[in-house]
Amino acid sequence: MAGARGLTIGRLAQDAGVNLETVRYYERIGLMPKPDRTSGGHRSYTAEQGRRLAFIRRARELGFGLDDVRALIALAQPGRTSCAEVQVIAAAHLETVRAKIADLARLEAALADTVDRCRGDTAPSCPVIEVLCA
Amino acid sequence: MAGARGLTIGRLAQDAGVNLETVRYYERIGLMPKPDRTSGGHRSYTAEQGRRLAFIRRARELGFGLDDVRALIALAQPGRTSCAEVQVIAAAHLETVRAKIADLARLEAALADTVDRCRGDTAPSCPVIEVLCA
DNA sequence: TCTTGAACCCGTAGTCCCTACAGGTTGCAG
DNA sequence: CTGCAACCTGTAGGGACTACGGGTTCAAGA
Repeated sequence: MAGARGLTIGRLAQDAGVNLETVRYYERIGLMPKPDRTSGGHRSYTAEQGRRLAFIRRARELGFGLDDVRALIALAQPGRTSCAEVQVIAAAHLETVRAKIADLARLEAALADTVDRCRGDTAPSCPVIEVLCA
Repeated sequence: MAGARGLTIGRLAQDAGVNLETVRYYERIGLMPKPDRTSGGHRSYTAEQGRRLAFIRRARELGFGLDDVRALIALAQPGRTSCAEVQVIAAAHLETVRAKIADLARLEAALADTVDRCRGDTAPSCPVIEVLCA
């Protein structure tokens, strides 16, 4: 039992659905811990470290920035979780997402409106260009 | 009449609502032409160049990438405008914007759902963390 | 005419989050 | 023991700026 060899970086990355180079990047910036090494210098990960990478990936999928992820990891430590603190981060992020959606929706409306007026022919005048020159 | 002095970079930037350093950046990457210089080396712009910067800024506001902007500028030259070619660029961009909105909307739903379940108190368990650990 | 100080100059580095190389070494199956 | 996939390190690139530092020029007021 004691000799259970760890996971390779490739395995870890694949399991979490993360690019292998990204894992090394996370290590460089201190988001992932420095793993043990084999005698030859290859990284060897524990299952716990695999869960951490998966956590990061899910947080990234929800659009959290790496600084937020760092904070969330700290708050996810057993015994340290405070729903109130987590909520502050998540709610702020939600606001950011909503603001982005609103921005893009305005953009979409303006663009769609202009493109609709395009006849799409070889005419030398074009509503899109006119909007830009206005 | 002949001596009408040009616009300073600061004036140009302010008129277009663009950061001054951004104008120099646009020059470096060839999006803005190299302007005349005063005897002391300061940039001196024409009104035409001011219109170009404003064009760029409006295109950026509509979310076009710099490569798209470059293409649109080429198509905006008098006599070269082809509504069909412009439409290809604008329609592709519109698709990108719509895809981003759809992505963010999914995100927003997932986040809002989770945050709603937060009691926001000092409880040691938190729905957000649980989702991330799942 | 001189002096101030705002505006300009240039080049480089930092932001965010990876991704992709290049050129070498290790691990393991056959 | 050979071959080759997987790993190693370090560095550069991407998009679109933004910010800095240390120097120079311009224009207006005294």
